[in-house]
Amino acid sequence: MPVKDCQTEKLILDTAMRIFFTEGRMHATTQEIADEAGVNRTLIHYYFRSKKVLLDTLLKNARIEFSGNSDRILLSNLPFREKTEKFIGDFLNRLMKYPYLEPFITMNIIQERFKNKKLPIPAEPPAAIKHYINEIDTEMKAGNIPGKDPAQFALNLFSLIVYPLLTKQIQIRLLDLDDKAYQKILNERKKIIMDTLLPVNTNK
Amino acid sequence: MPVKDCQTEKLILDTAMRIFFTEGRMHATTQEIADEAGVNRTLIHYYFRSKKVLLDTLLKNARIEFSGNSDRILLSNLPFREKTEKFIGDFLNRLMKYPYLEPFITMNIIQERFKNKKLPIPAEPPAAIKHYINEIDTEMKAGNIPGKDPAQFALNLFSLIVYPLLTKQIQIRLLDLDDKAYQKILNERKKIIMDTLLPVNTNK
DNA sequence: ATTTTTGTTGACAATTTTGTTAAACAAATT
DNA sequence: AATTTGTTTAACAAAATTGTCAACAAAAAT
Repeated sequence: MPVKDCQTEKLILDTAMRIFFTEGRMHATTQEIADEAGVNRTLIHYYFRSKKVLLDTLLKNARIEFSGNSDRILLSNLPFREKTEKFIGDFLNRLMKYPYLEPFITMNIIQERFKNKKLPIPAEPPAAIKHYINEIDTEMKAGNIPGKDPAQFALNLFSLIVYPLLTKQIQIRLLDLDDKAYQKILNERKKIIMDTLLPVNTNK
Repeated sequence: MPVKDCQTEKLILDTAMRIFFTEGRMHATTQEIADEAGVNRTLIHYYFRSKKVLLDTLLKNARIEFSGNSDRILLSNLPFREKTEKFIGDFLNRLMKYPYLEPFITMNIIQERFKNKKLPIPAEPPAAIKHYINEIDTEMKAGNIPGKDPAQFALNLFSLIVYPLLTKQIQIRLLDLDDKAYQKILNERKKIIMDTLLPVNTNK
């Protein structure tokens, strides 16, 4: 008999994370999760009461694992440029592992809203982001960054980081690349993003 | 015979488009589609044989409706800057209507690949994109655009256009905005994107 | 060693979603 | 009016997915 390791719960969680966040299989069933975790499907109900609870747990875990590091970076004392560069790198790393986390969150919000006719998010205000946006504002007013709306800068930043990983399937076809070539492009993203949003002095 | 009505068929299609591409309800059932179209669910099977056929039809329609206009823009003789600006505007317009088209496509590819273990895309090579990328290359070599890899520029462009619409739900919470404020931001995107990717001469 | 607790399993029930059939219906042609 | 053709509907069947239960095994506690 397989030695019971108390690892089962974690095994299920990890497998589900991989399926939903890494592979993006939104429609995966509990059976698929159980099979790929190598456990009986009933165990999913034993450890989590229902599929919904499992998904909620996934989300909670992901948020913690996610925001931990980047929050620390955003709240640090680094100068703006270095901070941004670190943030990009950290974000990209996470995205390499969980490219479909954000679509999953979006889907969930949409679905809950449709069923319950109410917002599912207690909407904890993300302090780290707020702090970083204030810094953007300062930089803008100091003339170090072009533009006037910090939110637009943040949107630009998120867009440039996330989108290429999110739409890998489409881009490979659109840009006529193969897997390897696309990976190479992704590896160059950090530099590209920095050059695009925070170019080194053009007005020498 | 009564002239083939097309009304019901189109009604179903339009409703499904709205549900999947506009509202992003990936898990919508045929019952939901039928209800919101105000028709009997059986009619979905009458006009389309199965749910899968319906979804395939949706995709085909969307691709035609989508690529038609933007292809014309990308293949036109406009100078690069104007062409890009038009493309952004056109793209943004479509996205306002169908923000979740691309995630839907991605989902489909992922799902098909998982089930069939083979690529579902015949992969028509998108000539218009290829043409535009050549132009980017020319501009880069002429020194009109910074950077060396046209694919990266294209990725930047797509990212800045699509992402903010794709993740509206998340951004509203992240940037601490309401629906109206976010709409305002979206309306300013075209100018922001142009300023970011093709800034007017800073070195006057 | 026996009881208790915890984890695991298979069989089954309930629910949800999709697909099918036959019959009813409407409009236009015969 | 009757026939044909295309459309619509309700009732039903099938499949897929989720959830429950009782029995059983392993580990821990007594």
